[in-house]
Amino acid sequence: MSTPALALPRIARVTLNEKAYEGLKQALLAGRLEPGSTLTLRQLAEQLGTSMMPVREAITRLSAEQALAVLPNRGIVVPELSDDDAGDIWELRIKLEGEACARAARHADPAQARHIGQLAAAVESAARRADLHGVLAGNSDFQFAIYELAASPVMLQLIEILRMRSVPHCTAAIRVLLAERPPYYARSWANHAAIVAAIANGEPSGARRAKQRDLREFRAFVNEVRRRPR
Amino acid sequence: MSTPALALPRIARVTLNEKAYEGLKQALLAGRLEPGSTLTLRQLAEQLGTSMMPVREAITRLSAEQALAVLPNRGIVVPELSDDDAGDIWELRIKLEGEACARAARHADPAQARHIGQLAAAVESAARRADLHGVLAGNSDFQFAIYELAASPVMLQLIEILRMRSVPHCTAAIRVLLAERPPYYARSWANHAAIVAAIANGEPSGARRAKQRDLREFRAFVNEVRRRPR
DNA sequence: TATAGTTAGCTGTGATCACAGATGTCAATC
DNA sequence: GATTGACATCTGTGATCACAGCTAACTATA
Repeated sequence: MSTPALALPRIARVTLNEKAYEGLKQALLAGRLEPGSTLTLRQLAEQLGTSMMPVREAITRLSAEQALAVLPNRGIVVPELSDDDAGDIWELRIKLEGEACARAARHADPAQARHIGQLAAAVESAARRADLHGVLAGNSDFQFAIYELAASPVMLQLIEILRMRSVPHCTAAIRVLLAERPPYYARSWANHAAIVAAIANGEPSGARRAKQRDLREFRAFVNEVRRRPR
Repeated sequence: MSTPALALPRIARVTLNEKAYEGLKQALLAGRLEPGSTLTLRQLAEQLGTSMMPVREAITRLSAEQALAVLPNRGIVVPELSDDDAGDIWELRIKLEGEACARAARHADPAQARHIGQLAAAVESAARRADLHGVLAGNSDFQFAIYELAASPVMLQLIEILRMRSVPHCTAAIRVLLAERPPYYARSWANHAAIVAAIANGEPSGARRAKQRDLREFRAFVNEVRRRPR
């Protein structure tokens, strides 16, 4: 034992395919990709300044998670959800994200709760500016900040998988939300406030209820928009 | 409209990397790989009779799902679970697999219920022969037959992800189970029977309770074995 | 004999190339 | 003028190669 335990920071070995994966995942979670959008490996490789190799591994992963679909010899597409799959995913989101909010309420300290509140306020302010991109990104930040507090990496992973499929399914509805400000527009902020309050007060079941109410109402709104004739 | 809608069966395009992935996934779910086992890309490629290419994409996917871990320049290993991660995964398994059993009880018809019962009997008979491999494979068949009945592809996907990490963590305990036949040995078959009965009688909440009891008791047994000095 | 330094042999990662399959354009045909 | 067929082009897939990093065995040193 000659070395005095320098405790050097572990060198993170980040491969290019991980970077590519992370970039595409964030794009999906933030709603920057809409169902039907098409991509190609060569395109993405050029954008990232790499060869096709890392990109295709990222795409393989995402298509395994069904966040993207590979059309043989025809490119990559952000998939549309069937009604069955959409319903299935909503049910699981309600279950898991509700649970995550409950755990967050159990673990959050006052500083963390305050931070969550600020993120919620940021979403609302982006909405007032009708800034679609800002709302989507802010929402993602707000929600995942809560799920981080749940201190369950495995649950976080599952929620990410569900949301990568769910978020693109919802962006069209959010666009309508910002343009038309229908009844759900106000309810949404009320639900966010209830979640923030329950977390601040350490009320797990209240947080779960508020989150689940928010998701159910949002689902209803998304379905309503989707049923409209184009 | 000249073609009379032949409704030709869709040609399933199965790529080599999918086959490699599927093979490794089944090996993990059936408990044929134990924590600490090491693999290499070139080894696997030779076994499969392909180049490294399809194998590495399969490994990339599995390491993304944390079912395998890639040690840079040192091969691939079936990871050990930390206590935190193991606890995390158990909680989610209890939640999701319980829910899946409830849904199976809601949907199963008598023929399907009978089939589930046969699979449970097969596990028990393999156990009487102390056939580790048979128990592991049979158990996997039994459980996934139930989860198929839940008719929720998304839930099935999440359960697979959790089990790929959880099963290797448990094989050592199952080996002890077959060798020593401790108290849990009998309880286990009673729990299986309760699950089968609840599904046959269409009792969702009974099926959930029985499954969750089984998982909790199994977790306790696994932890007990792990705490033993080697 | 014990230890430090070197080297040879592995590993996964990334780049490049060859190829089969799908698509859409465009000309030849009825 | 509508329909069919061929062809050029673009796609993901798989193979092969080059490379840097880590190990472990080996050798030279004290």
